[in-house]
Amino acid sequence: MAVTVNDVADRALVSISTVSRAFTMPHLVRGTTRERVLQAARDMGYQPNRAARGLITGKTGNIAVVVPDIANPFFSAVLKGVHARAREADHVVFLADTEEDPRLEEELVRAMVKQVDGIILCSSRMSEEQLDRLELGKPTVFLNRRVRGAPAVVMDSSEGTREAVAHLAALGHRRIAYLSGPRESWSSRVRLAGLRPATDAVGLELVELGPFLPYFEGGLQAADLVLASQATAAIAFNDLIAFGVLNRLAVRGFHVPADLSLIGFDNIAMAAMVTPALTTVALPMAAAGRAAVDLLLDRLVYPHDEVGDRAERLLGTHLCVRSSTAPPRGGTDPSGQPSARITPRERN
Amino acid sequence: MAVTVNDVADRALVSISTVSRAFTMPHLVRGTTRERVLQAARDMGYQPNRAARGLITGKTGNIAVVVPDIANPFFSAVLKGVHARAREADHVVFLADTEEDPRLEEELVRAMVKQVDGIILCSSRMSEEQLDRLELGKPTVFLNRRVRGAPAVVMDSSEGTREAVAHLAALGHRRIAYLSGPRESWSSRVRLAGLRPATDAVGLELVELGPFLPYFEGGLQAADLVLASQATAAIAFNDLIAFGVLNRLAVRGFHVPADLSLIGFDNIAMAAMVTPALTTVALPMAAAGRAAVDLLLDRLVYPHDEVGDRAERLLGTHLCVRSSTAPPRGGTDPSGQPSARITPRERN
DNA sequence: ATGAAAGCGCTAACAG
DNA sequence: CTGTTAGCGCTTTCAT
Repeated sequence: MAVTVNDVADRALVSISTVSRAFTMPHLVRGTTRERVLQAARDMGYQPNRAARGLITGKTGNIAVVVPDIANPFFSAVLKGVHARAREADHVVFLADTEEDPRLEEELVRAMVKQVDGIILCSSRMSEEQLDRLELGKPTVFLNRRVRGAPAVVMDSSEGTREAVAHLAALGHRRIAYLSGPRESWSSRVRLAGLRPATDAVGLELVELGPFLPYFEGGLQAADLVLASQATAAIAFNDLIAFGVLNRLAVRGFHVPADLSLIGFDNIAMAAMVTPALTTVALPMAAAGRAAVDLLLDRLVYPHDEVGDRAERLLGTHLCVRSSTAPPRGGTDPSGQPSARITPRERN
Repeated sequence: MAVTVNDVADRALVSISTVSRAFTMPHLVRGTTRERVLQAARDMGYQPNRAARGLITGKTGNIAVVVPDIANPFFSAVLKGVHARAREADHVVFLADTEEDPRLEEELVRAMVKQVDGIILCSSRMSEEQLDRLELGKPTVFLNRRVRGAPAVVMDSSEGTREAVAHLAALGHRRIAYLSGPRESWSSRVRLAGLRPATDAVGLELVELGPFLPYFEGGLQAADLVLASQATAAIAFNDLIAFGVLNRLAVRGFHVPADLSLIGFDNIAMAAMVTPALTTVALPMAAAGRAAVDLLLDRLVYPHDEVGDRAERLLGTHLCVRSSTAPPRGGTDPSGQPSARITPRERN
């Protein structure tokens, strides 16, 4: 079968512990011996069996990531970050797709937990009771969710939101719409909550429309309401909704940004793939993935709860301006002082 | 630490081998005993350690999937299929993102190979020499690539292509364009190769444009060339290019499908998310993922090469018509007999 | 039907 | 510095 420590030991004419040491504590082995061992290992294509190693050390070098849906670009972007950071730390990753099903999520976690050093739960759909019941006994980091005192990575969209509002205000908009996502959506509520203070601060009028389905179809529906609302700019819950608005507006003969300035939250990281023209608040998905691994690695180094179980990484967001925004019809304000010097003037 | 067979054995007042048997060969254990063991296991939340089990059985219950880029929706769709099928077979999946780098690919495979029963290499970037050198010693399935006699899953776009051509012919088009992808792209060449016979068969004129970058930008570039080519319909290498065409056409004041019928290959599975209106040849990514796992499982059951190392799964494709196609300006043919009864008539 | 013991590949004391 | 030994959690002969 595969080549083991024994094989290498035989070939290098040393004991198996020397082989082991040559790999895990090279400084404890004489240079010439080490070289001989490593050479033998190379010759035979030996790779240590991490599973066996983990059996005794308790560290497997594996971590598990659990997502509700891999096909969702939001999560695959997170995954990308997780994988990249894990690799830097010489860890391999187990992947689980729960298909949005809490029961499946629990089952999959159970199947992996013994083989990993830690677990990253992304947007976990499990109830608190379920989580208690799991009693993982392994370091766990949540992403996009806060659970009691567990370490978590969450995205703070307030900064990006503020920037979006400032941007629209600077362009001279006076009345903007928020196209909200599902009522149950935590992030949609958070975004709206962040929006209010931002608009108040710059004296912008905010109308809330929706809730809409967070998909293309939701945007189709939203488009007509926006037009009727008299808002000259809109911030959509996500970029899918924004795409729908874009599309429906075109069908009705309206143009972005001439008739409406449009901003979306880049939930799915593909705005740039499909049209480089949509202004978005970029969500740091890959960074979040990396941060989650960092948090996990901390727990691995300081096993128990020395780290203080309140660790939380709050990731900022930023506006990424492209050509879907412009001054409203009828008034611009090049000076950046929106409230004062606007001189509405009818076009046509 | 975690609860082991020993713990369960103690609680159930049996030996550890009985506990083991109760799980792996239940029929060899008396009903009452088995019940007692399983109950104890449940009470203590015992889950067998698959790594330890694998150490002795040689079967880990894990499989590895290697992709060039998780963030690419094509691969995340494949992954979805792989994961789903693996789960049905009670296997867990290791994920590796090679970032399109053959050296990293090799390194990652090396890190995982000892912990898995088999490996699925998606669009592997490794050279044949590299693959030889690896000498995995574990069942390996290729996806989207043919390597010597190794089992592989490949997508056959010819059927979808033929359907696309037939569709356009039925609408009355006489001259269509193929917007090709990168010259090195195997799939672009294959698609073109499939296109020729299809157009010849129905007497359609085919102009090849490109190569274009397989992204939105490529489509921007392609759009103007299509218009100049006098083609009334275009088939794009992928949907990203199609999006670019769509966009550029709109900017220039042309409309789809009035001025140009457009079909893309659904490489990235998100056409429907962004605009339900793009007609595509749907690629069966999830099905390919499942098929790859099937192939792998075959090798696991019939360990050596009993299966005959020529196993290959060819997955068909189909046209998925939406509203981006229509008869060309100047002539329609409602009867579906394209060649004969077209009566060109100028519009305006 | 069940238990005792060996051993999978590896590392971690403990000697030398 | 290096070898010997024990044992991680589990399955699997081989007894009983």
